[in-house]
Amino acid sequence: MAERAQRPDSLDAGSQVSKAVTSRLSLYLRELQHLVRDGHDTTSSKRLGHALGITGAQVRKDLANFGQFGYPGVGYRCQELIGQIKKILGTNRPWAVALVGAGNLGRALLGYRGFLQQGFHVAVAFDVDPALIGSTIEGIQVYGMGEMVSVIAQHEIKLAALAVPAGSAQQVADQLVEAGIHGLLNFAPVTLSLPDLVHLVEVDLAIELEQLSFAVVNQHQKN
Amino acid sequence: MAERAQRPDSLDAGSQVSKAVTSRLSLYLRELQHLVRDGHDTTSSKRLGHALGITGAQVRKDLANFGQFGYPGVGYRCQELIGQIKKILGTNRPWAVALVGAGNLGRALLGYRGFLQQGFHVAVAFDVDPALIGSTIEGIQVYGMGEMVSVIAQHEIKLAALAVPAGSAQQVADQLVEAGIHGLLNFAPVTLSLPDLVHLVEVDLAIELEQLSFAVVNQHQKN
DNA sequence: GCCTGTGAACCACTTCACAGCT
DNA sequence: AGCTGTGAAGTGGTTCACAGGC
Repeated sequence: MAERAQRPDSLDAGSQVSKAVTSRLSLYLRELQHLVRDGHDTTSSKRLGHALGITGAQVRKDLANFGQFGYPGVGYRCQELIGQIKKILGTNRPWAVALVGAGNLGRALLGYRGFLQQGFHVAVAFDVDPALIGSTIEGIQVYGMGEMVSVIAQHEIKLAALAVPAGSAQQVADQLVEAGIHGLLNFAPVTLSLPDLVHLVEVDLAIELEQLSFAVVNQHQKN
Repeated sequence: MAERAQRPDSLDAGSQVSKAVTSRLSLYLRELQHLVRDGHDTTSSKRLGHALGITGAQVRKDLANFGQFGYPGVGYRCQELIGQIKKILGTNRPWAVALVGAGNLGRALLGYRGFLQQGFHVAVAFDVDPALIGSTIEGIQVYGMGEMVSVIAQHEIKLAALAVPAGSAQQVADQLVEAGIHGLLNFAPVTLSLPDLVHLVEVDLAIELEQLSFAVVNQHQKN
């Protein structure tokens, strides 16, 4: 609120922004939320960048992809910029997420508060285990795989998190595509192949540890 | 075994290799392991790249950073290349990992098989909850935070996974540094500041979902 | 013929530096 | 004076294309 009237509603359409930019956008959002919690009203590109180890110019260039959010001589108003970034990322509205695989990792995701805070909530879960189907975990109903199409349609779910064993990941991913999912967060250590219209983000925890191991073995300086 | 005698032992030292290269190295490793499981003895840069959606030239350039592993006219011997990449990443020897925070996410990591498979195993866990301290979860002993220095020294642990709430992450990270940890895998949604000698990899699950949300809202083509 | 390894060309991202606004 | 927004310059990463080995 209290946005300047002459300020355009931004969002210069999807003029092909790189992945590097959007993941920094998420970092800016996180940092801005911390700043607000610490009582700051405004901040500068330099300050924001410094907290994340990047230059002020980088911050300004990134934001310039989507509009003009700053005030020369002042910086950025934290609350306003938070709102703008959320609008860009699409998290100004809540997202229902389907969790597939209620094993170890799946259950952790069900109970993870970090999602809720950023506008995501797990609405339903799916598993193959008959012992789980029909039960609720952390208040979330667990369905069998066969109910995927109807449940996802009924709840109008667009995003799914895939936490099943590597061996069945591709097959389950295909089912999810069939069920009309638009985006998939894959935790299984396999490279999935999906139709072009379905978006994919991969998280492989073993790979992250390997990156750490490499850095330690090669004693890289952090800068 | 059966490495060619005239082939140098590779590892052109840490001549400043980019992070993009090393994370693809992990992907090559994963794909090669799948190829072996499917009965392949050799593969080509083109095939390997195709499975991951990148060009053959990229694969060859990446590997060229570390030595000459291919055979003109033949390609790469899967088992041999697996061994070389593991040596580069440092996962040819097992790593003991300390888990800090035995909450939801922490417990999932304790039970996650994907780690073991790639040469990592959680050796010990730490938590603040008195109800957990002294117990074992998935066969892993849970210690109190105060025992960190001695336990980590005793087990000669170099890597830690941080799965504590955002509010205490920096403080716990400082303790881990104090305890002599070399690398930290951070799951808490905060940007940690660590001494230059300690390596850091950050995984923020909310951020990954935001990337997905952005892609879906802006209907980006995958290519 | 097939495939690697690699300089050269190309492209993308980051940093610089400054005009212009507050 | 302070800070944004942005063209220009610089840097780094990817792709091309081909010489050389199997």
